[in-house]
This record gives sequence, C-alpha cells and structure tokens, in this order.
Amino acid sequence: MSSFSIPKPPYFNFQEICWFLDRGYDDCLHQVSDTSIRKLLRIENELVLIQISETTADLRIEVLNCQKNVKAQVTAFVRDWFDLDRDLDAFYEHLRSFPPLEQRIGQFKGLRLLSISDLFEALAWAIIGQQINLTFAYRLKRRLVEKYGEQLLFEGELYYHFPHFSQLISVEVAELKEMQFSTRKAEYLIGIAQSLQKASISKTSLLALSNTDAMIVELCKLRGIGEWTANYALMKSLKRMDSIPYGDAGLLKAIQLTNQTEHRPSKEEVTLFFEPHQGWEAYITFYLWQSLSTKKPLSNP
DNA sequence: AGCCAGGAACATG
DNA sequence: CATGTTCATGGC
Repeated sequence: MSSFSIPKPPYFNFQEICWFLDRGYDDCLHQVSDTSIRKLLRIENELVLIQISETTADLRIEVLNCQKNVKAQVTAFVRDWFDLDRDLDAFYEHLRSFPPLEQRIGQFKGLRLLSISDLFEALAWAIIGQQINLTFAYRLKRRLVEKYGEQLLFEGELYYHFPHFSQLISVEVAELKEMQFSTRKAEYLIGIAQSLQKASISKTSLLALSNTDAMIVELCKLRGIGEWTANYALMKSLKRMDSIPYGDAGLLKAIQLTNQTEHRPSKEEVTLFFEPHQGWEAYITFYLWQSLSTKKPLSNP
C-alpha cells in the first residue's frame, strides 16, 4: 500500500465535502465514513481503490490495492474531483455583497464543487435523475453500475466504478426496463453511449468550444439532453462556472427560500437572480443544493 | 391520497 | 411559439 499527501488549499472543509457526498442517499460510487472517503478509480486499465482522509494541513491519500506508482494520476483525479485549484477567496468576498444569499450558503465555506470527470457518467447520471426523486435515482444508478460497471473486491467489500460508454452501446432497451428504467431513459442512455462511441460528441470537442452557450447547443443536439441536463453536465464534468441548471427543482426551491417569495421563480427570475453573480453560477447552485440537505451525523464505518 | 421529485420529447393548438 | 401529456416510482 502506498500513501502520499496533497496540501489543502485555503478554504477547504473536508467535513462539508463528506456531507455532500453522503447526504443520506445510497451512492454506490464512493463510501463515506466518519473520517475518510473511499473511491474506486480506473487508471490505465487498472482499478485503483483510494482512501482519502485529512490531517491538519494535508489530504492524505492511501492507495489500498495497487503496488504500481499511480501517485500522479491519483493526485490529478483528486484535484479535479475536489476542485482544489479554485480560488474561493474571491467567491466569499463576492458573497459579502449579497446578505440574503450569504446568509443561506455562507455556512458552507470550504465546500468545493464535486466533479464528475467522465462526461458519460455525468450525462447518464443527469438523465437518470430527470424528473424522479433522488432516492429512486440512486437506486437506478446502482442497478446500472452493478450490471455494467466494473467492481473490485477488497477486504470483503465490493467497490464499483461507473461503466464506460462502450459497455452500453449494444444494450437493449428491454434490459434497462427490467431494472425499472423508463423506456425513454433507456433510449436516451443507449443513444448517448452510441454518440460518444461514434465520437460525435466528446469532452475534448466540447472543451474546444469558446463558450458555455456553444457547448449547450452541441449537447442539446443529443436526444434526451435538454437545457437542464446540458448545464448539469457542463457544471459537473467540464466545470463551466457559468452553467445554470435552469428548471432544477432543488435550485428553484432554494432560490425561493433565499428570496422568500410565495412562488417558485420563473426562468426570468432565475436569470435575474444569477445576473449579479456571473462566473459563480455553478458554485452558487452547488451550495444551494447543499443548503437543502439536512445534515445527519456521519455513519460509522 | 395526491402531488411533486435535481426534465425532456413529442403532440397539439 | 405556447401549452399539455407522458413517463415510472418513491417519499412526504
């Protein structure tokens, strides 16, 4: 087992991150305990199980199952996953000018936007989550991952990795329907896997575009991807800081709570809400989601 | 029991 | 262009 450290940036709250990752849902892609997070990575055709904990100044990374030197790749993954390179000082300085919003999300200082690096995983997770409650969405994701993903048995525990899109390209709709996917979700997932296989869309091609709006246009060409899904994927996978998942049920609820209005905001009101916050839309959305979850004590390992 | 969940496609007016 | 319907199950 190898281990190494990554220095914590200013404003880093490990506990807030653990809370976001473990908001009472059954996420099969990481395990959160009192003091550490475990996650299965895929690095150069190998499954690598890592455990992340914190010391005063550092994040401590332990590679649990692998002898190879994967420090560079694991470090890169964690930096991306935890968004460690973001300067949040500027964000919190900005929030000070907006008391109602700061009151709602200022308590989450040090929470960092948790990314989903793989574009297929981000899109698939968004499609699964369309219009259903999160409890059910996590259940569907688990069924998909257990059937088509990769797994590693370590010390009697099974750890899972999200399936690569190539695992879904020749799946039948009926197969997914058996797992209680709706026909549409099944069609969307398979179709998007096929689009990625054909390379008619890719993270690289999106990154080559100049702005978020152009990326949204490209993503929305795919069946099953509308404005919400496109923005969600841009926020979680490409880290477009100006992406806004318009229409998101949680976002609308949180904006209503922030503005203390009687009704859910219209799209115009959402645009108006974010108008003064250009460049921090994704972070504000992420923090607003966190503000909706009731924190529970972390479960024992 | 009924309504809404981290929506989108498709049909219709 | 604007509105209505459908999807599928869970939680409150």
